[in-house]
Amino acid sequence: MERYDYSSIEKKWQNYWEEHGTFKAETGSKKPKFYALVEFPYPSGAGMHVGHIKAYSGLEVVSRKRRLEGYNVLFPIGFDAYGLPTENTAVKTGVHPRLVTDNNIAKFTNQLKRVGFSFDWSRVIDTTDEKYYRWTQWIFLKMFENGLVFRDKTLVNYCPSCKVVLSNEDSQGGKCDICHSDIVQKTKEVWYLRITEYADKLLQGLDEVNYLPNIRLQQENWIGKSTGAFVNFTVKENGEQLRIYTTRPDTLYGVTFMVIAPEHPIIEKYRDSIANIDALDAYKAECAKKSEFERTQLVKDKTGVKIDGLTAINPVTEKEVPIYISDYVMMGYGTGAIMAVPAHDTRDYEFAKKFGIDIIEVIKGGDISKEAYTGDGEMINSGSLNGISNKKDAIAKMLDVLAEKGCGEKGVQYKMKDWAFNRQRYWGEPIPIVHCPKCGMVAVPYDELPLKLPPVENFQPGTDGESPLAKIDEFVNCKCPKCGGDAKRETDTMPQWAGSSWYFLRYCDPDNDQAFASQEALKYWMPVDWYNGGMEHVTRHMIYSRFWHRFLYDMGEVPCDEPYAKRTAQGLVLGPDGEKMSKSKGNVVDPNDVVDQYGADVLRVYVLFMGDYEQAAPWSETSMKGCKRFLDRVWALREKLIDGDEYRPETVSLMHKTIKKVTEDIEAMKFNTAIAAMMSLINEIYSIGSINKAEMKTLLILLNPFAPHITEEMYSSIFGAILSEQEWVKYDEKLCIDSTIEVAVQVNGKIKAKINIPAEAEQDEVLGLAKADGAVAAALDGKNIVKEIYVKGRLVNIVVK
RNA sequence: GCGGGUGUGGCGGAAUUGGCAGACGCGCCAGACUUAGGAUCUGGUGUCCCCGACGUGCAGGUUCAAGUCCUGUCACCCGCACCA
Repeated sequence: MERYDYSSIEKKWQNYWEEHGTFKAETGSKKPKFYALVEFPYPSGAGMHVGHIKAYSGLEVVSRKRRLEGYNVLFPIGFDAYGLPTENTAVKTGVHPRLVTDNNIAKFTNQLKRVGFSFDWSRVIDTTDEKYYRWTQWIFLKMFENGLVFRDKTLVNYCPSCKVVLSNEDSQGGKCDICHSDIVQKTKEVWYLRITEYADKLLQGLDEVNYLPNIRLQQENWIGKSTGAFVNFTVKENGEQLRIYTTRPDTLYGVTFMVIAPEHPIIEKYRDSIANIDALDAYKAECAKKSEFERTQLVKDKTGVKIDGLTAINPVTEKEVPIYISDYVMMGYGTGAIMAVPAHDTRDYEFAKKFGIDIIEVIKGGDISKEAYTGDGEMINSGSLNGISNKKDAIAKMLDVLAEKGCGEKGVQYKMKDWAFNRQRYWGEPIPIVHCPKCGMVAVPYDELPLKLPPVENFQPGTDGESPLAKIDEFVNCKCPKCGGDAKRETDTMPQWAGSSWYFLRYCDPDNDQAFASQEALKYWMPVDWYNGGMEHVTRHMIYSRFWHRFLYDMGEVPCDEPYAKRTAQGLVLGPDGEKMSKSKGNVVDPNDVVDQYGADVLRVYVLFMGDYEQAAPWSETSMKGCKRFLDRVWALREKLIDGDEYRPETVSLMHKTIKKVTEDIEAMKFNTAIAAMMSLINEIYSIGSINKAEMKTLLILLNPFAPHITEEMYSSIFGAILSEQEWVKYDEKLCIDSTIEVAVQVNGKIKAKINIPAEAEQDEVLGLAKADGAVAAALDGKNIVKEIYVKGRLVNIVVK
């Protein structure tokens, strides 16, 4: 019998599917719809690695199964092509980013097609296509119109190597997300999107969707809602109200000092009345010099300076407390000022110890001579709060006190900050705003979109944080759309996250030039039924895109508030050395090499069989050979094929059990055990020595989503029909049960024997059979039976003394 | 520091949620077929002092029964990080 010639057979079926539009989604079809979404790739020069293949294979299998189950499936793919790596390559090689991108997309497309993914290739999108980014700009202008876009001169995260301002999300840990250089803080006027306005909606929306628990938790933590109180402290010398935020208003009686951020404006306002202003300036300068690393990693030692000339008055005790500046208080969270309660806050405690400040205990339960006590307990030294025994009641009481005195109220804070929405680089969507000396910031009219990225010769960034676009006079100089006078265009471009914030909407109607997508298409397809991607996108792309989508919902532009009904995440594919795959480590596996050597079906089966889908697992070529053996054994079954329209008695329960297992495991993303079940089935069929047509048909359909090429080939040659047009197989729960089953017999919890019993046997009968077994009888000999347990279909345990 | 996760053979990993630990695959061992095998097939493979006992990071506990539940503890991984 001929060997399985995967390279020609795979090509044959890929051509067939493409010619016949087998995977085309049909908007408006009467069939139930299923929208499966995978994160579209950033087409880098390195090409895809096998991690991409694993990421797409999960929903690929689900999508193919859904089609066989009669669904109209939308399983699209595209390219998120704006971004710095491409531009950096262009700068280095002198090749224009447009060409770099086109080459990379071609490379990725080739790789994806060779694996045989059932994407609807008629809906491919490219975020750098002007037909696409026209609508990215359109949504931006809608936000601008609705007050969600603003400019602000603030301290920003700046990457000196990439020469761009980064969002908080892109500069986690003080490192640039793109080049991993140290971030510096810089004052700059930049664009922001008011995502904080949606903080509560983004949080509440999590109740409506089905995300994996850890994904939900990460988003909740990222939004970081905290409830507490704002309290105003009066500055004795000038009557200024110094406003603080605290989550522990119950400890107000324990306040012995205050701390404000070094950049707090009150210092500038009263610089003339501060005696030690030189010392404060010196401290401030020192803090500005510190890198993010020093500020966050070397937190052991508290530093600070007491302000000589400003004293605060505690609004509830009327006592005077000193004010310090210290860099452990940040301007970016709360009000940039805190009330310090050393007895019950670890940081305040350290600070107080170092500076010799009083520590007043207001909650019983700890030993404040040793450390701060942050637990719950009875209130003491706290006026009208004394005797209250828990935090919740104490906070409620204190809020009443504050309200009565009119010096504070309940408040809410979020860790999430507004989204720094700009790049000073070439390869991004131009921000469609004109700066007019008379009218200020004016939106480019909608009918002038897209505002095209002009062709340039030199896309090197400027040295002063200016975009390369600033050097192009024809682009910059323009007329104000409002007054017609001379004006200048904004030269910043959007960050790389812009295009991906709404791409799932475009897939619904990718060629529309009247709207980002028609209402009809959006109503039909949205929301995404199942979205799978990497954990690394849970706090950035996911939050950003939920924000854009919720905004569009509020504008009446999309039919549902949450874009993704369900979200899962796959684990990484590690290199053979167990390390994360990276070019520098030289442990990257190219899917094309695997397809060349083993075929696409082997690659597909292996990435899903290598381990728990959600867990990271190292690549192993020898392990993959097991998957090749499996498919070779499936191919070789053609030699063992016999006639038969029904499962044979010796296979019937195995067939039904396998269908059940594979059907359920695919839905639970337990692809490894689904494949294992099919391997077991094959092993059993080999030991029987033959397979009939009914069994073959079922096997091929079950295996098809995983290994579509080999199964299509076998199906068409055996049954003369196209597998992709068949129906998913069904199982009967009643037939999953064998007529006789094996149960273990334990005596005092130790296995003594295994006996075969009729599946329907009742306890008495089973116990009788168990005791009749020689080994069991021997173990029972001369003992008193204390208890007898039969777990139906599993085991018998006889307890003796 | 806080939050989350993981810990099972030589390796990747299973275990119907309290019921036969190690499914399936890799690797390894033996045999068959071969001029040959890094191909294929068959059988074996947790450990040990192998008629028995011990085994799911470690120490206790609950239970007829614990990888699974409870208490304590260690190690590693991921995320956030002076968030007031």
